[in-house]
Amino acid sequence: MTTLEDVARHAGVSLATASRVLNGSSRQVGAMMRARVESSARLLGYRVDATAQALARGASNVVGVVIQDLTDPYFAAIADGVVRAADRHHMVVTLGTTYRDPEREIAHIATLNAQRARAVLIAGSRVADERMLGRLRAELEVYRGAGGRVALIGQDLAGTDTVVPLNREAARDLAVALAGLGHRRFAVLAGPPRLYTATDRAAGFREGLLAAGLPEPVMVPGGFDRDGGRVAALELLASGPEITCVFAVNDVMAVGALAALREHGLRVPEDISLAGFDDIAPLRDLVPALTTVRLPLARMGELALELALSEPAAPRLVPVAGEVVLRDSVTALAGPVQRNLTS
Amino acid sequence: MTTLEDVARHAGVSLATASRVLNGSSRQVGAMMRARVESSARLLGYRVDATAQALARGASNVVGVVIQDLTDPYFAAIADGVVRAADRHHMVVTLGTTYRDPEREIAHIATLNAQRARAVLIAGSRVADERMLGRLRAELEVYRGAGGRVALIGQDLAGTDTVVPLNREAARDLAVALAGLGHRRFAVLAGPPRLYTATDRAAGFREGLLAAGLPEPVMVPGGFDRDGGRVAALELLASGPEITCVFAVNDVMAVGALAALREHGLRVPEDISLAGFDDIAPLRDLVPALTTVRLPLARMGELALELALSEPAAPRLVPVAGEVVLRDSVTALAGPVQRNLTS
DNA sequence: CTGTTAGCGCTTTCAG
DNA sequence: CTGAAAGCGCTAACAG
Repeated sequence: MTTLEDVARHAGVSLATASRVLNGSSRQVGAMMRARVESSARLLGYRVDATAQALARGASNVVGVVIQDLTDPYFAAIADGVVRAADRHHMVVTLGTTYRDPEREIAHIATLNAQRARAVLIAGSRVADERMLGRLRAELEVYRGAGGRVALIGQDLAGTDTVVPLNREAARDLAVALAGLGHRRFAVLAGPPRLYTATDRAAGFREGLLAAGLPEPVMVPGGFDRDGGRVAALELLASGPEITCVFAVNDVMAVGALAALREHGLRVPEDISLAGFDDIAPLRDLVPALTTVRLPLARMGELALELALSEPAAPRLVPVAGEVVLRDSVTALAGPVQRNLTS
Repeated sequence: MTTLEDVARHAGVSLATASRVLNGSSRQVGAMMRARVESSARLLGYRVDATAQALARGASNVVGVVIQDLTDPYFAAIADGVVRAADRHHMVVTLGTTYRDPEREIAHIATLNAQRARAVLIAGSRVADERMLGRLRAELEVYRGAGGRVALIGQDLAGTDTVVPLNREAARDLAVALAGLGHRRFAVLAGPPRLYTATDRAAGFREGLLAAGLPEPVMVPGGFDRDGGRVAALELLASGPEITCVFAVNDVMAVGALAALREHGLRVPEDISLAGFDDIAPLRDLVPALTTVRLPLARMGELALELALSEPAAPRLVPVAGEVVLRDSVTALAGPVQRNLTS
């Protein structure tokens, strides 16, 4: 391995000069020396040692992102946004995956602290568990004490910069839009009762219905993934209420629900309408195309990095709106309910 | 920031002892001292500095993975496999994304070299461009010279450990299977002519057909993504050959083709059969379910890490078989061709 | 079993 | 504009 010292010696200059020309210092260096150093470096195949640099500078150019699951397109899109933003800032991204285990989340923060990561970005909604939350906060505090910056994507954790998707508001918009199409009896595949993302969406949807003067929807809790959606839909079908439209609190659950409906010989949207949330990209070619709420996932990742990298200030909350996207999986119902039409 | 020295002083022991108890040395330390050090560390909120550790040890616990696109489920699945394997080895993953730009691929390797990454894993098929290949090889050589380990996922690059998906063989199997269902006239949406993954699959498929005694398929080159598949399919439809089955060299292209076929009022599989390659997870709920070739993507990522971390040996090639998965997007054709049935 | 002491490769005052 | 030298936090001989 060629070191800076090798380069300096080869170029006949001091270590300091070599450092100044090779690794972005603001100090000026004479053209001649500069040229000599550069050619020596090239010749010897010199590569900085970022670990030594980090040690000397007391700060790395690493940003850590911790997400729940890389194979979930929702998180992949967020991570992609982070990666793009990090590239622009010439920063290196290290990726941690929790698989929804809070224990692992904490462990990753500790690791990133050890790595002296300049910032850590945490995506994925928190679960209502005070004990874990306390430990998470503590670990974050240690990291902050060491000069680390933190930004969250999802639920607010008090005292932390956060990119907040407006789940509740967007779900309400969706409900109003669906009501406007003439639907009156809804079911909500509501996901886990302690997962904020899920409960916010379900609650917002309910609010929207009530605001439109419609009755309470049938709420079916369940898992937050494809299979959770399928199982919840099967449960719903078994209980047999008269429903014209099903809202699943995320797209992958909606896909599971779609499968369940089909198993029961129901056509979407002819026999029943279906909506999701997130507008996951690989699902855009689903037939029927899924009515959903679009969240600017990649943008949210970028925002989080910008937040973390900007001057520390009073904890900021950056709200991100979702956009209702009506597609073929929902059909308009005839009838006088048209008066509920919004927009 | 609390340092090891702080801990040592607080515990009243030497730096070396503190190091030995806190950071996995094989050396033994007395129970008393150990306890003292541990409690001091906890009390002071000590966190190792991995950058200092890396510098002192001359080796980090970072593994770099460079993929083409995180939002492509193919790469996300591979990266997920790497992450899981890295977790098991207590290694940290840093992720780089090339967006199919060879220039960025090289830059990432340089960065990972600077990071003193213990290993770098590169996924994504190479393009036939000798100039770029030369530069890539050179950068890899510098990295190896510094003690770095490299493993590839995809095309062999000579002299490097590689996990090799058997694209050609699997595509051949697929062709034979489809021939066995009675199809005789095929089109291949072949992807980019210089992308090895694409050409291998197209060539293998053709071989399979010829082996089954069938005529040459219609070959339509194009992009490797969803839209490439759509455009190629439209082209195919415009040229109007009599075809009963279309093979797209990857699943996302198949999805694009499906859209194109539908635009032309063709039903799949009633009017025309369709097959893809990769068995991308988020597409499993497509209707009709896509006939495809399953590749153990996550496993391939794990394998690559194991390869890179194991004792350096003569460059190893680990072949990975693909498995033909017949689903609803392909229908059997009546007729005497049943004699071609394999399996 | 424990402590001393060189570094690891680079940055950064501080002098010149 | 250039150089000398003191660390950054930790590890790993080498002694005891």
